[in-house]
Amino acid sequence: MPANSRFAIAVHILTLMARAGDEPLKSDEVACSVNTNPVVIRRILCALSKAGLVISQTGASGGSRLALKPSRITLLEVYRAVDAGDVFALHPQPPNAKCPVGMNIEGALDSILHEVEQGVERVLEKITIEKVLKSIEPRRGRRAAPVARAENRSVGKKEREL
Amino acid sequence: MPANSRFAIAVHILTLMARAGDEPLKSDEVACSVNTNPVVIRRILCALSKAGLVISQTGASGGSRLALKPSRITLLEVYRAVDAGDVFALHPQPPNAKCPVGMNIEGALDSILHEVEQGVERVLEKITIEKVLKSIEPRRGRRAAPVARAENRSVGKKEREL
DNA sequence: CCCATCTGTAACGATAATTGTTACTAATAC
DNA sequence: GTATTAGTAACAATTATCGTTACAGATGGG
Repeated sequence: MPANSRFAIAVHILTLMARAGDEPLKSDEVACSVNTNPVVIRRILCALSKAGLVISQTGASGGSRLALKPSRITLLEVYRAVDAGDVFALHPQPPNAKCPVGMNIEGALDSILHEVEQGVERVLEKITIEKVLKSIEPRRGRRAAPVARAENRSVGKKEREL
Repeated sequence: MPANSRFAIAVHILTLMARAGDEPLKSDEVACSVNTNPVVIRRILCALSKAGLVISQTGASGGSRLALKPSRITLLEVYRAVDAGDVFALHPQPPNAKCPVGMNIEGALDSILHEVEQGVERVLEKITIEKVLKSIEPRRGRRAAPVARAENRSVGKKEREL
């Protein structure tokens, strides 16, 4: 199963826009940084737009920009905007209702899933887009932020200069 | 992508075994409660066995039973034993290394993923199989445990009585 | 007013993981 | 020895994701 990377790409997009400030970015430009097709970007932008995190404009010299200040966008809002999927799935087929365990296990698992998701949300609500941007642009004269641990996976694809 | 339900089924299996005590359960019996094929059960049992959570025995009157007391098995161990998958995926293709954001975003996302997984683990390490079993077998005279919220999804399949 | 530009979105193929299934080997108890 | 059971390989069906092409609709500049 190719796992869902929409959350990762959404954070990438919003970080680019935080860096661009008021200037709207085109989906082509964003796609070049993310290294994917512009339609993939527009699909995610659409979700972010519905969640009120970005503002898009069609037409010539259009594009998208943040609807809020980077310090007011938490990763929890991003996580909810794109459908990132559950941490784990329940039974594909409902268990045997004639078994004392099968009868009740789904409820128990559902409750566990709920608690786990809350654990995820407690972490995500503390991280803002501003924080992500700062972590990848460490101020000169200081150590790099602990978040930035970039790998160097090259895949031999043409990459435009930005 | 069909999301991974191995964790859910593993918890189901271990709860059944906690209830069975010392008596070993056959993969056929477990499969009947989980409502799936015995091979699916054996695959997960194999992972649980490698993690030291269950003990299996081949041959006539064989089967599997818990290797530890239910109170000593946390869902975190179960989560690690079966490969439950990441909470979110990183970029399918590496981002553009020529972009200041693309250059560093993977490290930032990796760091975020790490923090999120820790949030998940903090929740799971507090829940034991014993607790799950108790939550689906509320003692008489008390209220049902808050975890049990069973639905009644019937799918018109034959279900053996256990 | 017209037209190039850009978003929004539908449609489709390739890819990849999961689950269910059959089939077989190896181990074990009676 | 023989029936029983776990372990495991192999394959099909299902399904979500991602990339891609195509096109309609909106918008701003000339």
